Amino acid sequence: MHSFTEENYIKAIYKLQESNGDVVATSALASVLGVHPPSVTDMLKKMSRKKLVIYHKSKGFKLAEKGRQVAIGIIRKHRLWEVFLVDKLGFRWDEVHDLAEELEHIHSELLTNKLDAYLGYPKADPHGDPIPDANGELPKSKAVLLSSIQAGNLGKFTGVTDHSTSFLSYLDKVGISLGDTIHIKHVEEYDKTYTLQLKGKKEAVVSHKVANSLLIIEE
Amino acid sequence: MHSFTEENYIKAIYKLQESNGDVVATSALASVLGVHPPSVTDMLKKMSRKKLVIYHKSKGFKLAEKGRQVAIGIIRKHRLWEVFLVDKLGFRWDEVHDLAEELEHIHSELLTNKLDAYLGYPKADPHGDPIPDANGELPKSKAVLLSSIQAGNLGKFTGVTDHSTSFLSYLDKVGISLGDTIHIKHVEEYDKTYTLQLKGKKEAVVSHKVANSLLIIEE
DNA sequence: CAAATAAATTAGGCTAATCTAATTTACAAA
DNA sequence: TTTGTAAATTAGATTAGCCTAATTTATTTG
Repeated sequence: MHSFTEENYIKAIYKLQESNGDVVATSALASVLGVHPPSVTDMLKKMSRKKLVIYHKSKGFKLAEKGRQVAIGIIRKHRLWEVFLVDKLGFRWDEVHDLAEELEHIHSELLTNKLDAYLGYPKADPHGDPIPDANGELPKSKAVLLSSIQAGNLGKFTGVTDHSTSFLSYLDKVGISLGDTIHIKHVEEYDKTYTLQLKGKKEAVVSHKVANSLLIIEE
Repeated sequence: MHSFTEENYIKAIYKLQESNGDVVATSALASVLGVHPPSVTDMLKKMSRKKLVIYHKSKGFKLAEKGRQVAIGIIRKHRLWEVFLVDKLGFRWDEVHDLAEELEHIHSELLTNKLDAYLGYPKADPHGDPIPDANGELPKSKAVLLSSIQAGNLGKFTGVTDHSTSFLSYLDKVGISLGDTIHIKHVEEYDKTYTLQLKGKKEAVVSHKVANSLLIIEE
């Protein structure tokens, strides 16, 4: 089994590859993990020996297939536990991230699969992120950033790219909820402020920063 | 927060105090933790500095009040997770111990209390062991060992002192389940074999070793 | 293309938790 | 009360994961 620390490295590399391209830099990984670069170099050498990453000295690295599978497994557990915490225990969607970071390291495939079944094989976590199935298949979403859509169009709000408590509770406050149909009434030329019409609800005016963190499936 | 390792030491000391009297020996603790005695001595010095144990060099040790509270908290989490695994996820009572050993180290009082509520504030885990409440109160049971009861008497089977998979699945096989009313029909003089009548069910003949691992509340 | 700068690595050390081997302490028995 | 033995502790080393300071490698720019 992999250590807690190793698993966190794997997950962080996976996420950096997803967002910042295929090859990851030592300093980038050090920064997201909150450690100093020499620690990353040390750890990468060990993980490279275990065939978890492909590492070229001084030239960046990426996950090997084995590492990718571990990453998917951790993400699956993380998101299933988030669903459990919100749907069953009544946590809010902005409270569950740190808890799921602990729970994702519980090592039991049987537990994971029973939890999945108990939750009704959910397809997405409370933030709309897709949950890999037991075979590691991760459904590809057609969602795009709200900031990429023209005024006049509409779509369904299906996910966020910012998972911070502050952002999520801001959305609660202005009344934007997962699943809402959003109609883009106007985009202000000057500062890219979005005026949105929420299906059956009031209007909301949000900044470009916000529009850039909302994922929408166009209708 | 305490480390995983520290928590395991605390829990083990608590259990040894419960079963083997108030003061624990280095070698006894080493043995249950699967480490060598010098490791225990080292760790005890650290835990003593943190006021978790009361330690007298070469003369044994016991939990300090602070350590006792930590132990109760871990036991509470362990037993609540066992209830969750059996009642909600459908695990058998002989499968849950090792998983609960991992889950008991999740550090969140809020999670623990929400889980407790979700499970309906259970008083005992799937093996009949009492669950401390949120204030650390642990209900004192009136259960006694079946082996201490005279032939002719009867009682309700409420717990086990052996939590091994082999023992628990043996009980399943012979059809002895938690909550059963057991009537002691006969105790064989020669080898202390017990002949039991299970309420509404068939008879069972069990060895003294088994009778010594069953907890009963006399009726 | 050489120099300056930024990023990565090496070198050497620290702490937590473990180990083996050697020594000391506690206690029981003669 | 001395002695023998079992238990406990000290001494010294190891591994995982981290650190700072020094050095090397890669990249950008004049």
